[in-house]
Order: sequence, then C-alpha cells, then structure tokens
Amino acid sequence: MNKRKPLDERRAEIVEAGLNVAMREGVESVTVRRVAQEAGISLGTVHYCFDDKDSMLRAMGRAIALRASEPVLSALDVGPDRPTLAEATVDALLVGLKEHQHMRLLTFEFAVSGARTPVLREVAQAHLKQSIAMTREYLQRLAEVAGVAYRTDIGELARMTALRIDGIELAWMVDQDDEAAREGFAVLARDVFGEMEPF
Amino acid sequence: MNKRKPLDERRAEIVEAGLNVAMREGVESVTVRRVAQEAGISLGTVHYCFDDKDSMLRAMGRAIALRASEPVLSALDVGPDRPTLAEATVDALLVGLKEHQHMRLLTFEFAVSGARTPVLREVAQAHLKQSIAMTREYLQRLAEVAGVAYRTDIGELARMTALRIDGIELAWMVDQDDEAAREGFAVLARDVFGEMEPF
DNA sequence: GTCTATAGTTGGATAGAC
DNA sequence: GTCTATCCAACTATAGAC
Repeated sequence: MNKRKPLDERRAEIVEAGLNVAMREGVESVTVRRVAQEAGISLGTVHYCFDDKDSMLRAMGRAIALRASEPVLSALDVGPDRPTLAEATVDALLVGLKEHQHMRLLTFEFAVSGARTPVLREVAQAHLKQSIAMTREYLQRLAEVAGVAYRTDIGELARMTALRIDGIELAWMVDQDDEAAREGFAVLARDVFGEMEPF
Repeated sequence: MNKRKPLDERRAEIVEAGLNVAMREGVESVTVRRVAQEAGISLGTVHYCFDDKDSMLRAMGRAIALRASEPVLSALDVGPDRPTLAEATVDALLVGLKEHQHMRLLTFEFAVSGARTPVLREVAQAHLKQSIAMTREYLQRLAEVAGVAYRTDIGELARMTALRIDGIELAWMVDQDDEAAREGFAVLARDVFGEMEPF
C-alpha cells in the first residue's frame, strides 16, 4: 500500500506521528496502533522499525529534547534598556507557554514517567539537562545584551531559574491562570535581574 | 469469602489499596483488578463500590489532598534563632521529600493527568490549592516563631514558594541529586527569609 | 455486600504473503 | 520494507448466584 522508504526516514516519520498523538492526547494514548494510524502506515511496519513500544517511546523522548526548550530564546529580540528587557522576557515566557503548551505538558509527562520507568529515566534526565543548558544560554545572552554580569554562579542561577519556570508552568497546566503565571514569571525576572551587577 | 462491611468502609479500604498501588507502581498501573487484589477482595466488589474506574481514581485523588503536603509543617520544631530555623527548614524539606517521595510523585502524576483529563482536573486543582494553603500556613507560623512579618503579600509569597518547591522536587524525581535539591531549597529559604522584616 | 463467570474491548507482538 | 491476519494477554464492566 505504502511507498517503500529507508529505515531511518520511516523511523523519523513514526516518531513525528507519535509526538503528534502524544501532544494531542497524552503519552498514555500513545499506542503502536494509534501511531501507525497517525503515520498512515500499518501496525506491522512500526514493529519492523522499532523493537518494541518502549524503544519507540525512547526515540520520541530523544526527539523533543532540543525543540522543547528552544522557543524562549526569542525573547531577546528587543532593545537593550533593562526594564523593557525584563518585560519582554516575561511576555515571551507566557506567550511561549501558551503557544507550546502541548509540548511543555509532554515534557512533564516524560519527566513523571521517567521518574518511575527505568527505560525513560535517561530521556527525562536529558530533558532536564537540556532545559537548564538552554536557560543558561539565555541568561548568558541576556547579560551580554544588558552589558552586565551575575553575582551568582551562572550555572546555579540557570538551574534555579529553569526549575522555577517548571514549577510555574506546571501550575499553569493545572489552573490555566494566566495572570498568576505572569506574576510568577515577573517575580522570577525581578530576582534574576537582581542578581546582575555592572561590569 | 470476605466479611461484609458497610459501603463507606469498603470504599475507604479500596482507596487505600489504590493509593498503595499508585505509589508503588504509578497511576497507570492502577487497574480495578490490581486494586481489588491489593485490597484482598474481588473485582466485582470494587465495581459495586464505585460506578467505574474514573470515580475510583477521583476518590483516590481527593484522599491524598491533605496528607500530601502536610509533612513540611514539622520543620518548625526548633529554636527561634533565625539561621538555625532556615537550616531546619531546608533539612525538613529534603527529608520530607525523600521520605514521602512516592506520595509526592503521585501528586505530580495527578497534576499531569489533571492537565489532560477533564475528570481529574478539579482533583489536581484541589491539590494545588491545598499545597499553596499549606505553604502559607507554614510561612505564617514561621513568621510568628521568628517574630517578624513579610514585606510581600503572604499569599503571593506562598504561591511562589510552593511552586518553587514543586520545581525542585520534580527535578529531584528525575535526577535524584540530593545536593542539588538541598542547594535549591537553601536558595529558596534565603529568598523567603530575605522577604522578612522586623515588626 | 460479595463472589464467580463471562462478555466485549483494546493493545503488543509475531507470522507469512507480497 | 510493507501489508494482512492472527494470537494472546490484560483490562473494564456486567450478570447472576449466594
């Protein structure tokens, strides 16, 4: 029925289809059958491409490591005066959250699953490292744009910031309270800018 | 086979058994059969006590609202000098996390499920409210013991603190890094104590 | 109120044709 | 490399005896 493709290409398609299903309906709705349907291929083909369901899930987890935390970086495209920059950051965090909420929720699902399931543990750990690294990158550029340095070690600051964002976002997933989330981000931004000092 | 009991009592037993299963093996391992086995009763009896699996899950969710966030309050049983109090708080948070990790992870699972599933949404929201209320209670008593007040609105401070704890705990679930968690709690405590001012 | 038995559904995995 | 057909396990839910 379907065109023959090299294994890698087919695998990528399956992962993509799996992520679509996972984002729309949650990880627990990801079944081999459902993913096959989403990808427009047969059940057997999925099992040909992946040893089993778990290896498919791991591949999905690896695939989102990068794109999950990327959108935040766009917040830096503003003028270099500091109050505006703080506001822009808060806005970008809130907009990014609402825009990529399915992706974000999915990473939380992987985190929780990873805390429980050994096979997904390293995936969840990679997400965490990636998220902290991305935050660090952002803080770094932020300092450059603002022309300042941080009083604290930037690694520690990045971890703390990333985890605070996680907490705020998870709460928003539950209560959908935009204003509370904005306030949380604003306090966080205030704290981060408070750690800055001139060169 | 089993002793006859009033409906409410049996329901409570089932909820307890369900929570045991959920804490040990995760929410997705909670099946009616598995819970029946854990409770030492038959499958039919569970279905007699609850309309369906979802109503059983909701009952489980309601049951942990209180006990999930309670253990933190014990941190206040120390002398009233402030540095020791901060250290005691940090210790209590870390010990509480490790000791009740299954319960905490379970609340995260409910939060994530609640963000996705309408039937669990109000349960997750109740958990969040409860967690913030408990944190507020703690901050309140902390201020009394230390003989100070907060510069910020205590409601805002409590929400921010609760979400920061969530972020730190969720990360710990993933990487099991005790020192990182302790550091996170310590920075949080420093920030909270920094919001204090004498009467 | 509790049990056993069973209907009906879903999902992971494999076999074998093409 | 892809498909169809099938097996087998596990689950929710109900029926009916006690």
